[in-house]
Amino acid sequence: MPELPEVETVRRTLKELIIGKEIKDVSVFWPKIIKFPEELTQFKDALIGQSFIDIGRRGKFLILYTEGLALISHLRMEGKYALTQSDEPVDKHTHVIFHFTDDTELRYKDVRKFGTMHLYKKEEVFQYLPLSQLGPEPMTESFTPELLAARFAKTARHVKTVLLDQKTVVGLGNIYVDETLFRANVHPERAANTLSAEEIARIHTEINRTLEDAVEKGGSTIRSYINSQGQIGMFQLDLFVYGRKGEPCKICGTALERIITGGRGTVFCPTCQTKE
DNA sequence: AGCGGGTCTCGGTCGC
DNA sequence: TGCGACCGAGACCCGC
Repeated sequence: MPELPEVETVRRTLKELIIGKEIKDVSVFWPKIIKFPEELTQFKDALIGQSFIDIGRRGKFLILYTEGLALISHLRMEGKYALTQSDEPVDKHTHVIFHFTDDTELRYKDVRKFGTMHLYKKEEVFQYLPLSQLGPEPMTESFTPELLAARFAKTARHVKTVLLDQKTVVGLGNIYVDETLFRANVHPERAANTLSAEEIARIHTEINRTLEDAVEKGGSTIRSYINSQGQIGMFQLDLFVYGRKGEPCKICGTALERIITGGRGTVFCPTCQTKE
């Protein structure tokens, strides 16, 4: 389940593999993955002859740049990229292939078929969905405690739900939001507009720290995540709560509890994260 | 055999 | 009553 740390790791590992490669042809076996342009031939024709020159990231979105174009790719839960020789057999979960002129190819695999791609002109990439409505990027100066406080003040929704909303801050998914709230000692079902300035400051700090730690460890491999060079992440070993229902809290020993918050499975420590 | 995962779309509701 | 803002539910998939 790639969240910011996993996507950042894919960005770094994929960049090593494809920068400078020229696209000879594009195959699409599951057209629904391509959300824009609507015509598949436009998607292919625009890319053929282009070379990848850089890979960026905005929240959980990868942005593969050519000279004039920006290909936005969201991996959702199971999306993966791999560079292979063109004569290797194609498995049934490969849905898009970028064929390069050197007889290698970039394959997009996705068991769930949930991933998405949008192709825009480079200068327009942030003007349209899915990148136009996103909140600040964590671990940068644009993400301040004041911004977080202003967002929290406007709603009584559960703090976990607000943090999962990519308009609040980008990059958190179900794993890192639970980890952040545990580290900040805040119960996931606290109403956002009841949080103290101190609690908000802790949440702000722990969002950055948790994501930084996870990027440094190459992300978390929970089910199937691997980076673009086939390596697993290591941060799953450092998780405090995610996937640990019933196990003892690493801080106080209390059995961790699992609840459903905003329709999402949520694990927390009833001792370290009190509701009031 | 029904759940889980992230984001967009849709339609309903709230507040001015 | 009208309108925008907000919010929750549903849709998309398929391996376990």
